[in-house]
Amino acid sequence: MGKSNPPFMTGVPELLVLRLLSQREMYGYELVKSVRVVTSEAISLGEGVIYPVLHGLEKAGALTAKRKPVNGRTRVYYEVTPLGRERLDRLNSDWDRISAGVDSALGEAGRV
Amino acid sequence: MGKSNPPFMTGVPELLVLRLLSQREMYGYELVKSVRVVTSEAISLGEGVIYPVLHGLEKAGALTAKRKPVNGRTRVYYEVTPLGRERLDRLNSDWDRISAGVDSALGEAGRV
DNA sequence: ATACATACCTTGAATGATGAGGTATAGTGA
DNA sequence: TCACTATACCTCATCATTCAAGGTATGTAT
Repeated sequence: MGKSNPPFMTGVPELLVLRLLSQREMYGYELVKSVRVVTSEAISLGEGVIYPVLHGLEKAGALTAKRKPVNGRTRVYYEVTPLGRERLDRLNSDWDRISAGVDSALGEAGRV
Repeated sequence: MGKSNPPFMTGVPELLVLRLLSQREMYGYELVKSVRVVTSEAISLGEGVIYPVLHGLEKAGALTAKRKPVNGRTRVYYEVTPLGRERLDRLNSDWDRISAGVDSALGEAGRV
């Protein structure tokens, strides 16, 4: 029941969601699967993470939602707004800064 | 006052502290400065972050404290225990997994 | 009928980084 | 003497965030 903030995950769901949606519009359930794929199974986000992030970003004006009926079921597709792109840019440089800093501290040399 | 967990920082203080102390024993105030140096100014941790982390790790048995008087002032030096090394190993692989996952998702190619 | 995948959702709990504040001593310069 | 800075320790409240677990409902396949 209710875990806590696991190491290194803060901000990651938001970054991944914005990144994926910046490439093409997707719906929540699709994002859950996609995250696993694009991270090579390294990161797995449950629906309890994805949906709140989606709603938060929509409320913040970073995403717009569009309901589409597909095969009798309803899907909610999300699209990134210009404001969302700015947010993604900011998160991207945050990530670059932090991960470079940590890697530097860990003394890691080159990567492929 | 009192912000929240900024993006990508969760777990980072603990990782950096354990990493630095695994190389040589240090005291809190020294760690504050060192973190800035080893991360190339990319990451800066205040005393309000460092000291609680130190106390938490000591309570968890990952560190041992040793008071040393230096020039009339008292310094508290911390040393990593075997349990602390295990913890560092775990954090290290967590970091590797997450950062590899994110970088993979961001489609980043090679780094120097 | 039964089971599974799809697809949406909310909730409680626990955590942990942060800035601001507090104490005290040593050294520096005017 | 006075003021200021650096050293060195510490605590506290805030607040956003991740997560597991639960819930609803439809489509598809066996």
